[in-house]
Amino acid sequence: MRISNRVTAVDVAQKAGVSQPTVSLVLSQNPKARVADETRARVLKVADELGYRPNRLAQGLVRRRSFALGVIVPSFGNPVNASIISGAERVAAQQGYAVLLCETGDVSVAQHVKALADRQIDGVIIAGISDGDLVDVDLGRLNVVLVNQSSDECSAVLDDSLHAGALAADHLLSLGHRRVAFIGPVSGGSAFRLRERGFAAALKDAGISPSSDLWQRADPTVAGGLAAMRALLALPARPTAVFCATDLIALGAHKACAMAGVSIPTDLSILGCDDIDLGTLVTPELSTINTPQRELGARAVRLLLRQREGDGKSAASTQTLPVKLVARGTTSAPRQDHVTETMSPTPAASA
Amino acid sequence: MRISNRVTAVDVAQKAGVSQPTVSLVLSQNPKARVADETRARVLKVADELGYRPNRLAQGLVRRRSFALGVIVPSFGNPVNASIISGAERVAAQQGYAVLLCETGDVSVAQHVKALADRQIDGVIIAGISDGDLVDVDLGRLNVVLVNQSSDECSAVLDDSLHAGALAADHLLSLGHRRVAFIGPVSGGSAFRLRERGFAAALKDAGISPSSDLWQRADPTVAGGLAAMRALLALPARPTAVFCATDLIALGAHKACAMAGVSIPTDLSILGCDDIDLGTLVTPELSTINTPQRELGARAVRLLLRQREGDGKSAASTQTLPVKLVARGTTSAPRQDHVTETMSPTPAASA
DNA sequence: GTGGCGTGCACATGCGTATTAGCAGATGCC
DNA sequence: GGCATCTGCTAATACGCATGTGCACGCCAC
Repeated sequence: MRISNRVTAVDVAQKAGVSQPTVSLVLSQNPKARVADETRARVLKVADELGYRPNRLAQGLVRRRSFALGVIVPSFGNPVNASIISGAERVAAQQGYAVLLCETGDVSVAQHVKALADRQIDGVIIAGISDGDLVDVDLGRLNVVLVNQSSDECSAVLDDSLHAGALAADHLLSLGHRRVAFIGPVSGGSAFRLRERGFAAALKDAGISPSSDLWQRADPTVAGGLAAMRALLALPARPTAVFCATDLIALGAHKACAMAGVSIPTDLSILGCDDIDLGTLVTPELSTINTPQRELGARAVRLLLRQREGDGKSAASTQTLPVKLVARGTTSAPRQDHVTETMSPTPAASA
Repeated sequence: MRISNRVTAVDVAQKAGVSQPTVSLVLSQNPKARVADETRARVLKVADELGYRPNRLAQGLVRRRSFALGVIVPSFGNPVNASIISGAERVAAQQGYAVLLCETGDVSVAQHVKALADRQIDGVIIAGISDGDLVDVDLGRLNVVLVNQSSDECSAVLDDSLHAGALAADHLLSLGHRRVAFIGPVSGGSAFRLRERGFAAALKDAGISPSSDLWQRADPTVAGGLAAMRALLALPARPTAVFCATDLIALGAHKACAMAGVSIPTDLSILGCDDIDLGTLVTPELSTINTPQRELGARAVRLLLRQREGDGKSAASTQTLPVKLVARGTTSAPRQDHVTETMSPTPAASA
C-alpha cells in the first residue's frame, strides 16, 4: 500500500506496462541502455503525464552522491563572499546541483565539513576562511576547492593577488606617491598575503621601503579599516596614499577620512581591492583593483565537478584569474606640498 | 563485500556484537526503545571508536525528510537577504538542518520549488520575491514560510512595516518637514507596500497629501534609488525630506544628492528603512528604521520546523516583529527658508 | 530447419537506515 | 509449576532508485 502521495518510478512502470528498472533506464539517458524507441516514448509520455520526478535522496543513496555542493564562508554579509556564492550557485543550479550554505560562527569549519560529508556531499567550496581555521580540516579526503587560498593538499581558484598588489603599487607610484601605506586584514585567505607581498615587492623595486608604522593590520571589515586608518592619520608624517587589501577595509578608511575631515583624494589617496558594488556608493567613488569574484565561484564549481568525475585521478590543480585596475575617484596625484613636506592641513574647497 | 569506505551501522553492529536495528535504536534516542544500559553503552562506545556517522541520505529516504531547508531569494547580494539567510542558517545549523540556497535569476521560483521538493526538503523560506513571481507556485502543498510578504495560503514572518511607515512619517513631521517625498520599490514583498501605506496614512493624518510627483518608484537597488532621487531633485519644488522604503534605495538617493551637490541633511533629509550595515558607511550616516532581519530569518526557520511537526494541523500563522527608528545623520529639521518657501503648497495637487 | 547471435526487457539485488512485529528468556504471581 | 508479563533484542521489511545478469524472442546464415 502506497503511503507517500508522490509518484514513483513504480507507478510510472505500472501505467506504462513495463518494469521499474526499464523506467529507470529510460530516464537515465544512459547511451548503453538498449531500450526500444517505442517503449522509450511510452515511458516518457507516462512519466510526463504523471508528473514523475525522481527522488534525489534515493538516487543519491544508490549512486553514492547527493548532487549537492557545500559552500563554507565566515560571513554572508561580506559582499565578496556573497558574489562568490552567487557565482557558484548559478552554475551549480544549471548543472542540477544544490548549494548548501554554511557560515562559520557557532560552528567550526571542521564541524561543517563533517555535517556535509554525512549528506554525501559531492564537493565543498571554502572561501574567506583563515588558514588557522583549516588546520583541523581533513582537506585530503574530501573533494574540496579553496577560493583565494592556496594549499598543496587540494585545488584552488585564485585571483592574481600578486599582480593586484603590483598594480596597486604601480598605480600609486605613477601618480607620484612616495609615502605610501598599506592596510591588510589580520585574517582571511592566503591570497591577501599575496596582495601584500606583490605590493611590497613593487614598492621595493621602486626603491621604497615604508616604515613599519605605515604597514597596518585590521579586521577585514569596515570597522577594522576605520580603526587602522585612524592610526595612520595620527602619525606625525601621514602617508599620501594607502592601499587596502580589501574594499571593505578601504571603505572603512574612506569613512575615517570623512570623519577626520581629510579630503580624498586631495589629501590622501585610497586604493582598495575587490571592486565590490559599494565602492561606487561613497563619494568620491573608490578606486580599486577588480577581482572576478563571481567567476571565482563559478570556476570553483566547475573544478569541483570535474574533479568529481576524475575521482581522485587528477591531482590538486590551481587556476589563477586576472585582475585589473579600476581607477575612480579616490586616487590622484598627491598635493605638491605633500610631496616635499608632508602635512599642511588646508581645507580643500571641494564641493 | 563493502565498497564504500564509510562506516555503516552494520559495521558498528558487528563489532559490538548486536544487530543493525539495535544500533539504530540506540542512536535514535527514542525513549520508547528498550535497550539494556550495558548494550547501549557498548554500542555507543563502538560507534565512537569507529567514528560512525549516519548517512543522512539513507535516513532521509526512509524517514521521508531530508533535514534540509530551502531559501529562495532574488539576489544574494542584497544585504537584507544576506542577513535573513544568516539568521536562518544559524538556527538551522543548531537544529541539524542544512540550508539550500536558491537564487531566482535564470531559474524561476516555481522551478526552484520543484527542485527542492525532489530533495524531500522539509521547508522553504521565500524572501524578497515579487508577488507576481509567486502566482505559479503551489504554496499550499509545501511547508513554506514567507518573509516580509503575506499570503493567506501560507505562514509568514513580517516586520511591522505599517508601523515603520508611520514611524518614518512621525520622525520627518516632528522635525518640521511638510514637503516630503517617498521612493518605493517597483517589486518585492508585500511588506514594502505596507511601509508605503503606513507612511501615507500618517502623513494624511497630519493633513499632508504629497503630490504624485513626490511619490516615486524605483528598482530596489542603489541604482534605482539614484535615478528616482534625480527625478525628485529635478522638480521645480524639491521636497525637504524623502522616505525610502529600503536602505539600498536610500543609499542611492544619498549618492544622487552627493553627486548633485545637495547637502544632507541641510538641504534634504533622507530616511531609509532596514538599517543595513552599509548605512553607517556613508557620510553623513543614514537615518533609518531598523527591521530585525536576522531575527526574521531565525523565526522563519523555527516556524517551519514547528509546522513540520504539526504536519498540516496548524493553519497558516503570521508573526510580526517590531521595528524602531534609528536617527542618525541624514535627517534634521529643514532649513528655515525651505519651510517658508514651500509652506505654500496646500493639499491642492492631491487627487 | 537448426545453431548462433543480438535485441529488449524483467528479475534480482543492493544502497544504509528506520520501524514494526515478534521471539526467546527471565521474572512475577497464585 | 504453569501461565501471564515484561524485558531485550533480532528478523523482516520498506524507502525509491540504479545496475548487473540472464532469459525469451526474433533474425540471420547455413
